[in-house]
Order: sequence, then structure tokens, then C-alpha cells
Amino acid sequence: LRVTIKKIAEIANVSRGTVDKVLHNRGRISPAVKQKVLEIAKSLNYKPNMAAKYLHYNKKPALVGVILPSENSNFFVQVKQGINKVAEEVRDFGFKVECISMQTFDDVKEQLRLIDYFKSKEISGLVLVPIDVESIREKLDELTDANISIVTIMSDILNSKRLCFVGQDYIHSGKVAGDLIGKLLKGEGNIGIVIGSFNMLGHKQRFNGFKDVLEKRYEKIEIVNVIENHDEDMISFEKTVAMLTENENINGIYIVGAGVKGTCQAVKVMNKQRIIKIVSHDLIPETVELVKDGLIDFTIGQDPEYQGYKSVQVLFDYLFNKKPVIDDFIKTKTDIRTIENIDFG
Amino acid sequence: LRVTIKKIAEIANVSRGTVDKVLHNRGRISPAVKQKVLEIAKSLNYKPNMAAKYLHYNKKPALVGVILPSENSNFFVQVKQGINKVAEEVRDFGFKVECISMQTFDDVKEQLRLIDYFKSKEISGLVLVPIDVESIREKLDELTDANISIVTIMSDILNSKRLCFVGQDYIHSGKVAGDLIGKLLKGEGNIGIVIGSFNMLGHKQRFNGFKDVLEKRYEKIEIVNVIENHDEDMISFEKTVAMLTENENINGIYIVGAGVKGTCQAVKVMNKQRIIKIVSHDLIPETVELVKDGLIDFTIGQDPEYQGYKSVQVLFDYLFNKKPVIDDFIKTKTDIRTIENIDFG
DNA sequence: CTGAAAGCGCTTACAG
DNA sequence: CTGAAAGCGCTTACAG
Repeated sequence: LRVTIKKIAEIANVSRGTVDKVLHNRGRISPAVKQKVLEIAKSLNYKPNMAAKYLHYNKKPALVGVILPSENSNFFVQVKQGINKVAEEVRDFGFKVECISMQTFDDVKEQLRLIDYFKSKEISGLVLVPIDVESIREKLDELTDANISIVTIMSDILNSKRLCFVGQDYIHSGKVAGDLIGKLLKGEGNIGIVIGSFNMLGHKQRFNGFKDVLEKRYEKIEIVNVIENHDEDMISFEKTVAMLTENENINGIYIVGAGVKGTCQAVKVMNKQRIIKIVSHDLIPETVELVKDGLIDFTIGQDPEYQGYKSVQVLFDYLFNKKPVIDDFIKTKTDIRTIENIDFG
Repeated sequence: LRVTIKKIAEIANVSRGTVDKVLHNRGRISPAVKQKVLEIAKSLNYKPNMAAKYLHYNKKPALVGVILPSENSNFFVQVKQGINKVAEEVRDFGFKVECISMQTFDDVKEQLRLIDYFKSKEISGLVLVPIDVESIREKLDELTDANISIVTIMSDILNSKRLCFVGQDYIHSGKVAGDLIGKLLKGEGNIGIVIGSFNMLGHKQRFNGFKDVLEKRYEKIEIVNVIENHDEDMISFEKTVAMLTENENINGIYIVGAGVKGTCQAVKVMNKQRIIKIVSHDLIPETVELVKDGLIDFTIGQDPEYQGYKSVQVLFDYLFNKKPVIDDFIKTKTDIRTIENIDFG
């Protein structure tokens, strides 16, 4: 059977406590004992038993805080589901997760207040969707310096001391979108782009990835127009109508962010649904419906539930299992969906 | 903090052992005590602590056997990786997994022998890729009757008493393939099908799903030829050459099973790579290369690693956590890959 | 029918 | 610098 600390202690002729100290580098240990124990552990290929470890952690559970943007977005409801799932799984392992959703999406003061709230509760780790401003960055680094590990999710905050980021590789997902539209148009056509805002890093990155692929592999496809919709359906609708009126030759639309429904409505109103191929992102209910209706050909998911799940799991492995974070950018899979697999899994 | 068995025992004025018996319906308990304990547990919303439970199981670990086909197939190497991963995760939780790969793919006697081997080791659960013949079915039902839980993986064995099946929904994955080729051809064209064998249930199901979608949604796409390659590259090559010679109008090929490389070679030799769109299944290295080369437009993965992982996890939850198996067909996601996300995740 | 005790394997005060 | 003991929360013989 498995080798335990008890067995090592017997062989080394010391107590279990001493073995533990050697193995974890805590307390003063005489070099002779240290070496002996280390050798035995190594030769027996000792691996600590996790169940025992976790049971012990129940004595003094570690607290982890999670700050999510407003739940008005269906996207974050799914992130939260992932959080709840992993929270339940690690609850018995001495890991308590407290998740708070903000009232807003981008109120810096609110986010600062919540970070401070968690700091005062002496958390060991923090997961959040950070607002990318200096005051947040400073606050987060303050926590890091106080030995609180931070995982960002969904969108990153650059040049901070956070442990890692869990999210989509936006450039890459833009490339996937570009290739899909290239395939749909059989390599020839004119594209209209509907983007939330070029001020949003993720949108810009997707756009660049998209453009990149077209230039590299589909030289007969041209981007003929780009509109910004600020992620609003109404703006999206109006500007798309205008765009399609202006550019009658458009036969492909890439919707980079939200406002998917508005654009699709416009395509319908203009009676272009047979001609125009559409690629979008994410799997919010409206988008799913539009895929089912055949208006959207492909939509690219980023598995929000996984992002929530993974962020806490990384923290757990890091804090409890001393598992080093090898890659500080954990990318979610690029989940391509069509009418045939939109409802699946 | 969390409510424990100890606390319930205190409140009910009985011993921890008694509480345990009530909660798990074991041993004789006086109705009065039983009712009292049950009420307290319910009102306090008692949930057993998993870490403690798992630690206890280390006293007498449960054994689970896994029988996989020959590792000559890269596919099963990935399944095995999933098995190994979950095995490591549950090892400390009192769950030992022993995985044996067969020398062959379809030697019934060998599989029977391995099943008997595991039976003699008194396993609690068995995961396997069953050969779909009567003698195996009978043997498996024999194990089920001996209280051994069975999970089939990759391909199912019908009308048996197995607990559940983890694998791809082949009809569905065929549908996805059909829709993808429909999109690639913009709804018009002539398809050649390359199938392993109509005697293989999975292949037949994929073919039916594929055909179904074309008929329903792409009436201008026709299947003009079907060849069987017995999953062999050489046969695949020769028959594809013949097919393309005979049907010059083919502009789409659906490769249902293996032999992907042979077919693609033929397309290349006939200098049709620009004209013919190709959709295939799985992510074995040869297929990945062909996607990268731009010969294959889409390939549909079935996440073999997940299948391995999930099969053992289901058994673990069922045996240790008494988690009922709600759905006896656990479907893997349909993982659509293109040149842009073939190497991702 | 019920209880007292031991044990799963780890960690952490505490004592010396 | 080292050891003895307690405790995390569960389950299982064993005794009565």
C-alpha cells in the first residue's frame, strides 16, 4: 500500500511531527535528521495523502473571495455557476468561497470597496473581473503584497502582480472567426464588421486576429465597412441597416461583441438572410436562438462556466497543493457552434 | 461552521455510530431514535464531509478495473491519459484504478479473460470498451449480478445491465458533419462518402445523421458515391482515386471513420485539393497534420481523454457518493476543429 | 438496539 | 531541535 508519514517516521526513528517538518521545511531541524528523512521519503516515493490533508484543513478553512460584475449579463450567470460548482467541490476540503456580484459593470469605487471588504476578512485568495484602471491595479498589488493570491478572469489587468489570468485568447478567437467566414464565403466576398468598441482590448484583439487571417489566407475577401455599436442592440440595428444600404455587396458579417440581435434583425429587415453569412461570439440565449433560426452560421463560445470553475481551482491547487502556476494565461477552448451542436453539452 | 455527525449526536443524545447508522440505513435502530436523528439532520441541513469520508475509505480501498483495446491506436492513448489523470485524483480518496490494455482490438477470448481476471480480484467497478458479442454481454451481466458496476466507453453494448455508457452520440456527430459540409459548399454540390464499414454501428449512425441533415436542409447537395475502406489507408487511397475518376463532379468528401490519410493522398494525387472540401472525425496526429496543411476543412473531435476521465469519475460518484446515474448515456461534446484551433487546448 | 473506541493520514500547538 | 498528543469528521468492527 501507500507509504505514509507514519512509516517514514518509523524507519527514520523519529516522530511523525519531525517528518512533517522536514518535508515542509518548517521549524529548525538538525541536518542529520533532515537528510535521513529526505532520503527515505525519496526512496519510498512518498506522496502525501490528499484526503488527510484536506480533512485537516477543515480545522481552519481558507477563505477565497470572488467579485463578479453585475448578474444582468447572462454571461456572468454562467461564470457564477462554475464558481458555485467548484465551491461545493472544495468546501469539504477546507476551502470556503464567498462570491459577490457587483451592482454594476464598471464602477471603480464599488470594486475597490469590495476588494477592501474581502481584505478585511483576511482572505487567502481573490478571483475577480478587474476594471483595468490604475487605482484597481494598485489596490490589487497591495493585496498581493499582503500575501493574497489573485486570479483575474474574463479580462486581465496588465502589469499587475496577479497570479494568473483565466480567459479567452481574443486574438486567437478572432482568427478562428476569420477562418470560418473565409470558409463560408468560399474565399470570396465583402465583409462588414460590427464591433462594440475599439477601446475595448478584447474587441480590438479579435478584430486584429480576424483581419490577420483574411489577409494571410483569404486575399479575395475584403473588409468593406466597420461599425461600432457599443454593445447595444438598438445602435447595432440602426448602424447595420445603414451599412447594408451603403454597401450592397456585403455577404458576410462578423459580430465582434454584443448587440448580436440588433444586427441580425437588420439583416432580416433588409431581407438579406439568404445572402449574408454571419459569425458571432458567445452563447447567450439570444445568440443561441439566432443560430437555431439559421441566421447565424457560427458562434464561438468561450465556456464561461469553465472560466469560473478553473479560476477557483487554480487558487486551490496553488494555496493548498503548492502547485506552481506554470502558465499565467490559462486559455479556454475555442468552442465552435453551429445549428447542429448549439444545444449540445 | 458546518454541522457534523458529532454535533447531531450531541443534540440527539446518542453516539456518533448511531447517527451514522440512521443516516445510512444500516443496522437495526429503534424507530424513536431514528426519527429524532433524521429530524435533527434535516433541520440542520447536514451534509457529510467528503474529505473525512474519503480518508476513511483509505482503510479498505475500492478497486476498479479498466480494459482498453490495443494502444496501437493513438485514440486509446488519449483515453488512457484521461484514465491516468482521474486515477491519480481519486487515489488518495480510497479508489484504486488498474488499467490494462489488450493486445488486440477485437479478440473476444482475450477480453473475456481480462474480465475474469478483474472479477477474481474482487473489483467494485469495471470500465471497458466492450466487444459487442453475446458472450461478452453474458459475462458482463454476470459481473453486474455479482454487484460490480460497469461503465462502457467509446462503444456501447446494448441490452446489457451496464450502469451507463460514456461516448459520442454518433448520429449527432454525423449531423454536425453534414451541416458543416453544407456550409462549405454553400448549399450546392456532390458528395463522396468514405466509410469504414456499414457493419460498424458508429459508422452507420454517423452516415445516417449526415444524410439526414443534407436531406432536411441542403436539398441541392447530393451523395453521389459511397466507398468502404475498412479503416485502412491503402484501401482508402485506391478507392478514393477510383471514386474521383468515376465522379468528376465531386466537390465534397465526408470521411466517416479512419483511413483519413489515404483519402487525402488520393485527393492530392488527383490534384483536387482546391476543389474538394473535406470533413472528417477525430484528432489523431495524421488528421491534425492534414488540417494544418489545409486539406481537411473541419474535423470533429470526441475528446477521448474526457471519455476516459469521465468513466472512472462516474463510477467513483456512484460507488462512493451514492450519486445515482441519471442519464445512462453520457455524451461527449462535439468538438469542431479548423486550421485555426486545431492545436489549441 | 446502542455505545465506546480505534483508525484513515495529515498538521499544529505545546512541552521539553 | 524533537516528541507526544490532539484533532479534522467519518466508518467499522466489537462489546454489551
